[in-house]
Amino acid sequence: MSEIHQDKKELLIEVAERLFAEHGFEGTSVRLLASEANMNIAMISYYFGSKEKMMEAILDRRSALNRENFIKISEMPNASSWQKIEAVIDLYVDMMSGNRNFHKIMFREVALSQREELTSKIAQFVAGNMQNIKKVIQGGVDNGDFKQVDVPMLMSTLVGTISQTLNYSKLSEQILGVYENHEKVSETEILIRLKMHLKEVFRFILKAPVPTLSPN
Amino acid sequence: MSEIHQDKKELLIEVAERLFAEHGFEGTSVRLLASEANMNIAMISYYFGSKEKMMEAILDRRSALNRENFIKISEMPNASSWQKIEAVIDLYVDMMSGNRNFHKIMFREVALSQREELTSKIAQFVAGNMQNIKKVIQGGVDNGDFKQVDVPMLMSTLVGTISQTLNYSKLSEQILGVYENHEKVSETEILIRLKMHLKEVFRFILKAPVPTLSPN
DNA sequence: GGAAACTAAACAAACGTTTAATTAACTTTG
DNA sequence: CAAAGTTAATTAAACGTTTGTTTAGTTTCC
Repeated sequence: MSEIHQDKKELLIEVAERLFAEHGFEGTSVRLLASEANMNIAMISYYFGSKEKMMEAILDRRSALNRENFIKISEMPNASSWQKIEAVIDLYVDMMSGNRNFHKIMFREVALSQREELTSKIAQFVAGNMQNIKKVIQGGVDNGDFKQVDVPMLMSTLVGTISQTLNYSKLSEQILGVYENHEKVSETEILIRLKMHLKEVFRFILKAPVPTLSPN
Repeated sequence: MSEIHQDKKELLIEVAERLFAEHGFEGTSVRLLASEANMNIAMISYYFGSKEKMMEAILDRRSALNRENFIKISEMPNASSWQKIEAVIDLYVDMMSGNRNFHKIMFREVALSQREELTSKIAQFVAGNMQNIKKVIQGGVDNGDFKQVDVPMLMSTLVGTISQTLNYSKLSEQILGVYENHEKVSETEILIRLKMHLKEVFRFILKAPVPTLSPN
């Protein structure tokens, strides 16, 4: 494969990621895709074999990038358990908001679970990330910094809260507008609030003593 | 409109809700839809005008049912603030797991934001629910039971955690299997853990004092 | 007998993929 | 070192399906 080949293939993947996120997999025609990338429709089959194989290429690309990011955190030997958790939260928020298109696609793909090959790849991807986060939490539990917790549920809260906030950010002006008496809420402000909120949740769950429940 | 008319219309909506959740809006053809409901394809246009208007009918139906459920909670005058919060958490988990198909559809529709009419309706729906929950939380804040909190973020955690848990439940055997050393985790057990986890998060956020952060 | 419910068939448009032909790029050879 | 040969890249056009919707007609019901 030549350089040009790789460049065009890469361009197709990038355009496809954007379009699949915007219109969904079934909602994106190969004709629109090719036209947005200034290419012939036949190139998609030529490079990837099919539209579906192309989707898998998108996932493979992001999985590789994701792996690199996690290695950085695992290489923080001098950081405290809590500092690592904060790094994980920041990383997740930044990754999911930075690659919003990809995460939109992935979430929809999981919810559909139609394309077997793809769903299985995503499951592996998610499981890998959970293992990485578990290591960080378990490290804190082992040296007594953290309480014993339901890690998968905490993971759901991490990913779910971010994904919810991002996916509803387009509606947020409408929703938060109605909700918070029409204050305008900027994108960056939302991300800051999101990180603060998540760190608070994690701090309570991992470190705080159980609050007493007076009957009020 | 006769009784029969209503029955068939209702049946179409039910079948559509299932199929749209399984295969997505674009992924569900009117032919499959009609065949699953044992009807002629023309009936969809006849009853609803178009495939898209049919989607709106699904939302309208669920919105009405949802409203009824919330009224029940607002009619708990003798319950404490915390009991109301627990009722809200139980209601949300039960509603979203019970009407999983509908919530799948809604989530995907928001993420796409393609069909203007529909997206706007969903925004109103979500904003309405947020207002209801805010009332419950605000009530607790006003009488000193709860701390002042970032309600929209807490909402994101509530809905996001549930949605994440439910959407990944199909993958959960694979993911949790890898994760928790191949223990089998049943659906009902997951829902119980989910409710417990959410109540813990809410209890900490709404009631607990801020934990001190020793540098470990 | 007139209105509503329902049907089979046809509609044009759009879909993903393949084909067969052409252009570009690189290798081998005289 | 250029010409011939070979492979890869790219194209326009056509492939057969499938799509959502409409039409024009038939059945059912009051």
